[in-house]
Amino acid sequence: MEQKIKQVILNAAPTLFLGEFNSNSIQLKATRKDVAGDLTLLVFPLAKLMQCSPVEAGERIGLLIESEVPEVSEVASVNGFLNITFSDNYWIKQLSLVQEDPHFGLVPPKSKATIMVEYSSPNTNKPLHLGHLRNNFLGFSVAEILKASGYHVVKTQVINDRGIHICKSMLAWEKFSPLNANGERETPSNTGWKGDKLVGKYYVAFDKHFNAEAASIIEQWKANNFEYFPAEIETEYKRLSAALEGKDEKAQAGIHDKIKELAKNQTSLLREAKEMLVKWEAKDPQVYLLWTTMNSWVYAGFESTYAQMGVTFDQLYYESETYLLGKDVVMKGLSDGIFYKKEDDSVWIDLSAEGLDEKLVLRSDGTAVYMTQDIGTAIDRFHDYPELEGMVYTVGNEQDYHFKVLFLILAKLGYSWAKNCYHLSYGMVDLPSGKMKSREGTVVDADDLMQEVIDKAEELTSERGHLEGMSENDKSSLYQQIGMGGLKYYLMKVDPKKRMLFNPEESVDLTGNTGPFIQYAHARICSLLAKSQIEIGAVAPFEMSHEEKELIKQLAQYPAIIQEAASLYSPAIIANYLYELAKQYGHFYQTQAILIEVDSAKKLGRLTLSANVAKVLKSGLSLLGISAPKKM
RNA sequence: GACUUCGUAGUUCAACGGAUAGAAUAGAAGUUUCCUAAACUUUUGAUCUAGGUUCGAUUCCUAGCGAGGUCACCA
Repeated sequence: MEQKIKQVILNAAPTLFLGEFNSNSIQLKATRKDVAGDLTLLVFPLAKLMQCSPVEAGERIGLLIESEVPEVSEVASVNGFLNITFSDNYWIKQLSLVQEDPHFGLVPPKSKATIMVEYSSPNTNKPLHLGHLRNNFLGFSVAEILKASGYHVVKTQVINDRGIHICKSMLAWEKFSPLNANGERETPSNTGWKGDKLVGKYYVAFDKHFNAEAASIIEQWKANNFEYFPAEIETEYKRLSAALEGKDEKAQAGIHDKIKELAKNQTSLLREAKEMLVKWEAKDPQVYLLWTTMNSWVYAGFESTYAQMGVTFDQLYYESETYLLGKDVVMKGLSDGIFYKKEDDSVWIDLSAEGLDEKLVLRSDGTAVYMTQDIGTAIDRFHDYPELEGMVYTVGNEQDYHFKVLFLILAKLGYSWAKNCYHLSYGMVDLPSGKMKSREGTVVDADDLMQEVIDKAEELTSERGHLEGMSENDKSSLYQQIGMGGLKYYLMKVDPKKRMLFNPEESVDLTGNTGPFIQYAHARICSLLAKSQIEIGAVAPFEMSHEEKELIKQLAQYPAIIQEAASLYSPAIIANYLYELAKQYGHFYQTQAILIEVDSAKKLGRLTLSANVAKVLKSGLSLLGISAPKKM
């Protein structure tokens, strides 16, 4: 319809406008709720070209539209805005479009065009936390939205399963795990611990012992005992201590950090961890066995967390398999002159022309860095999936710079798909007490949090829910749907790019702008339809109230909302739309009689409308990974 | 310090450069002989500061103030 109106204006452009006319100056948008009308034309840009007042220009264009577009029933020119109203018939037609399409709003894939969405990508040493929840929910939802907007999607994650940090937890487990009666070290099966939590515990244990060792080394140095250390360490320590003199507190703290760093490098623990990494890279059988065993514990733990989150992956990439990738590409880029070598044989790229710095892509010893790997992995993926057009990386905004550089390098290497790579950069999740810091123990564990919201949902639902006739299984599944629905909605209603505050109390709220509010609207309609005992077929015309027309308008926007959410990679757009729709339905429900309406045409019309609102609510919630129970 | 993101009711979030800046929550008041009151209705309350561009600025530009992030041969 917007197209049609645009066309009418375009056709009349030569007689209407003087001077240069640009079709971009025809701006149409939905009319404000508090003003009569359905669609609004912004007249200001056109009035100039017509050399008359905005009101007069609006009137002239209004007359034109009214006579050319039969669906238009009324036009009104109000200070620079031309408000266009469509006929009731037009809206009935819109409703039947919604009704006739069981997958209304979803676009089937037009081609084989595929997009890969990467999310989660955890560190196998650390159990998942609140930040991962935002990451997973966003990534999963964006994948669903892209699917709905007409793409094939491959969901993936990179599992960060190698490196010095992994060796730390392995070493700590070997060194510090107590032995049980059978002489075994702790395992998930003999302790009952979740695998990722057990490994995480030893990672923390490593840090504790490591810091203690470093502290004792510093004590020795302070006591002037350098017996066990090389001479250059002694010199360096003395140089740093001397530098403390006369500095302010901040500078002193910096120097103390440096001293600590120096001491850490002298610890036996770090040395052993480094030795382990070397053995791992040499595929030492013992280290490899330990590595695969502990990793399998972590994966089992993660799997149950993902199941609770309701997210899935189509393809996994393990860093242990991809970390060697990218080197060849860099070598080739070096000979093509894209990269350059410094005297120490390290390889760099100079991005100063693009306003960035120089960036290392290969160490002086020829080993790969993070960037090298990412280059390799990206290229590898395009080999794995020939239909791949683009990629979405769901990674926190602290890595903005990294991805800027990565995409730039890929473009310089001549990969045309580099421009279709998008960093879905999301803001950090803060707590009312401030930032989450693992060191201070303020991390909110994902498993604990999910359990908490589900427990809360149970508590509240058993108070006010409609649970009669439900089995215990159904009930617990309902609590889960409501709890997780609330949590997901809470984390996704905010613009992904923005940093957000996580308030534990609000996250389990069921009233207001929340997931359960939307689920409630849906459940209410399901119950209404079940009671009506009426099969809903083709849409017949009925006399519409203002509320009903508003609802149809809202429904008709759904396809455009999906496209907008897909192009902005923003589940928040879906979330806000659904809330708006549910709220409007609530108003409609409260003001209009439905089952008790005596006029049967109106009754059927309202039921049809309700059914389609439920359909869209359910569809939209599923794009957010939230389920829509029929009863609650 | 350099680069970068952000600053909207008490609080948490909205608003392609468009009309009187919307919601939620908290506060005040009301609605249940009728379809799920997890609802609905009414009400109080905000664009960090100073300039600029524009018919029109929360939105764009400049400066300042304030908060975060990044600046490793870590990942």
